[in-house]
Amino acid sequence: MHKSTYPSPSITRADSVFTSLRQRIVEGDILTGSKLSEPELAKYYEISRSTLRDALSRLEGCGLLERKANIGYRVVTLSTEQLLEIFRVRESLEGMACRLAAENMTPKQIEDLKHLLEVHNQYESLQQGEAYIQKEGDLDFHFRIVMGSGNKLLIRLLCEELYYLVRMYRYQFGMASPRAKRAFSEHHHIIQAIEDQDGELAEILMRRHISASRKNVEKRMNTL
Amino acid sequence: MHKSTYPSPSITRADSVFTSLRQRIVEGDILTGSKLSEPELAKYYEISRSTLRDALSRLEGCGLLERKANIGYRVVTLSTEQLLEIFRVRESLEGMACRLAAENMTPKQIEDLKHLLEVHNQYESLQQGEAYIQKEGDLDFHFRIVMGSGNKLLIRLLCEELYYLVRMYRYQFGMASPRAKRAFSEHHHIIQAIEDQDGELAEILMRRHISASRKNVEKRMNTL
DNA sequence: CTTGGCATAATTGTCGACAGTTATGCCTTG
DNA sequence: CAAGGCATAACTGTCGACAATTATGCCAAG
Repeated sequence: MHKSTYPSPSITRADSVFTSLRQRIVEGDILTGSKLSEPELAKYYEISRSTLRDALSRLEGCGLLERKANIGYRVVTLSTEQLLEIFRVRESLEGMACRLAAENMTPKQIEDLKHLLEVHNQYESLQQGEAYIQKEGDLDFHFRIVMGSGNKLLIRLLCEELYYLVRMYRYQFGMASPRAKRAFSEHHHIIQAIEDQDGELAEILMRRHISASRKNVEKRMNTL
Repeated sequence: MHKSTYPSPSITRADSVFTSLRQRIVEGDILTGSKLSEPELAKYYEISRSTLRDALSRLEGCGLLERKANIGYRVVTLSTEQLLEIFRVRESLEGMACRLAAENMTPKQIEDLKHLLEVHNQYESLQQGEAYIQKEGDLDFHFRIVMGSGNKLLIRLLCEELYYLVRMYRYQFGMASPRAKRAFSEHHHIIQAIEDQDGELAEILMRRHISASRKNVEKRMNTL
């Protein structure tokens, strides 16, 4: 191991396992609601239970695991009710993030965001399929706006916690969106408001954008 | 505080230490920004480092501690910028919570809330001093509205994470509020909107209520 | 006197083992 | 055959020790 002159990544075993487990949970490789066996996982990763527990406790902090004393860790169970709860929280938090982004984003950040949307637009017009790109792209769009808010607390809550839950739902619930084209249009309007530094409008548009997704889910839920 | 006599508390050593440390950090007994020595703390509580680290990792999940690999845990540093960030997040989250509370709170919950406000009002009119009661009372008011929203994610984010940070700031920054009387009036208006099941108005009033506090802090900050 | 490096000390990361609690499954009993 | 209890097994909580990394302080060189 050589020393990096810069800050030093200082990666630890628990870090790697944390990242690996997070991905496996998000992508459904580890089943929703299933109980995690510490001895089994520790053996799988060839680490001790102490190190594993370090990783698990961090995953609990992200809201991906639940823990009961003397029982153990479980992957959170995905329910439609909880999905709707997430939409409510996203509506309020991302609305605020969008308002702050309109006030704080640099011209370069805005330009990058517009470019991102064009790339997505090309994918969209070229082939309607591959909703995967659209879905990840959508979250990428939201991700950048949150980063543009400059509010570290917002960034932590959304980018380091909620978005992993959102991705988990998208992976496991499918969520083929019939709103793709409309969502694109909404994204463009949002960027315009940000470019105009109209924080109030930017917040309203973002809230409508997320609220529309929620209502879409509610509708499909009622027809089943 | 009621105890659920049901399943079995199943309290663990790490739980107790977690709760104790949380209180000590919030109340400033453990200084802001200070580094926590694991051997020292483990000795203080007469537990092993493993158990202590379990508690510490949970405190990190609450946003009260920060951790760097191979360096250790620190108590988060309180800055005016971070306080303003918290206000922004509270404004959006509690606004949404208030909207949902207006739609979901039961008549009994609303009656209890009104009674709580009357009790606070009596304290206020009897003796202007003891802002402590006012401050804790204020948070109690907000706490109940969040609980009344019925959104478990909102409850977790606000009641189990952000509110401890808020209490930490209030303990250590003092924050004698010249807004006491006005805040009371605003609380009454909010309850009225909730009672009328006017979610839209309830959200607007709560956002204004928190926004006013933020601006008050910004003003005092600029005059220093 | 200041600065840089090196040896030492202290702290965090990781490990394996034991203790206490919970789950499993057989056996008894009605 | 069903239900309950008891012994066993498995798992989580806790502990102390070792390894790897970081901080400390002395010493030498300029």
